[in-house]
Amino acid sequence: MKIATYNVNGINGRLPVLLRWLNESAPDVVCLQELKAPQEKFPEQAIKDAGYHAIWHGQKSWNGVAILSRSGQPVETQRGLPGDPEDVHSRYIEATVNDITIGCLYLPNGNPAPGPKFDYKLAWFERLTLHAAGLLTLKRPVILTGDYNVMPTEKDVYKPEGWVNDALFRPETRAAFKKLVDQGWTDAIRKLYPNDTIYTFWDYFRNAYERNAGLRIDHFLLNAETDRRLLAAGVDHHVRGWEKTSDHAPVWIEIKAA
DNA sequence: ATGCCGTGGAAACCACGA
Repeated sequence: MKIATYNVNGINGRLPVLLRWLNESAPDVVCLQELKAPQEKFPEQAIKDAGYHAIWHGQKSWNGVAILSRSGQPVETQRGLPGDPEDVHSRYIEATVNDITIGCLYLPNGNPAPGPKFDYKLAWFERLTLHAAGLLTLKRPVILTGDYNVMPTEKDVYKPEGWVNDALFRPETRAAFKKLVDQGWTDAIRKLYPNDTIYTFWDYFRNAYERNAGLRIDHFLLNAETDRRLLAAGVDHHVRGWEKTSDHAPVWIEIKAA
């Protein structure tokens, strides 16, 4: 079973690229972030025609997350991250698909830091960590994936010294990610490729992709049951080189059947 | 080192992203 995450940066503007990649890669389940579309503007028919059921949480202009599945309808278990009724951002959706619980998240960017946006990021991280602790009590495979907006270590940044004051790499941010992982999650890419340079995002300018000036910020966190079944993981790096592409590349894992 | 690019929505620029 292949499960992928992809920050599309606008699902309607990105639809041809998304459909091309779905056709080429044929993932069973896909978590999407940054739909940048209100609920009623999600391209439901095109996704259905591509062979996928979908649930999504849209928002006008910003954010927005979705879970696609071609192996059974996703059964929604959570919409929006618990813990703050004032938070109206569409950044979290969760579903069970074929007895696997999958949380799809778009963690706040947090820049400029310090400031209210950075405070929001860290608060959101705390709420995610609290919710994740609950997920770890489930006796089934659980996956938390999406755009974490965190480079966990210096290996995950093309030029670490240039990013130390950035909200994606500040010590508080890395500490928050570590605290989450230390609950008992496995970073799938780092488990399989502990020392490789692997990026999932390249800026649109300064020829970042051509220079491989990238960041690893899209992650798969697995509970023990999923970790036990992990077969492979990777980044569809070449998709970042397509015309009219997102600034993120799709990331995926393969797990064996129960 | 830097939104230099890209997207969406409103308005012919602005907010936001990482």
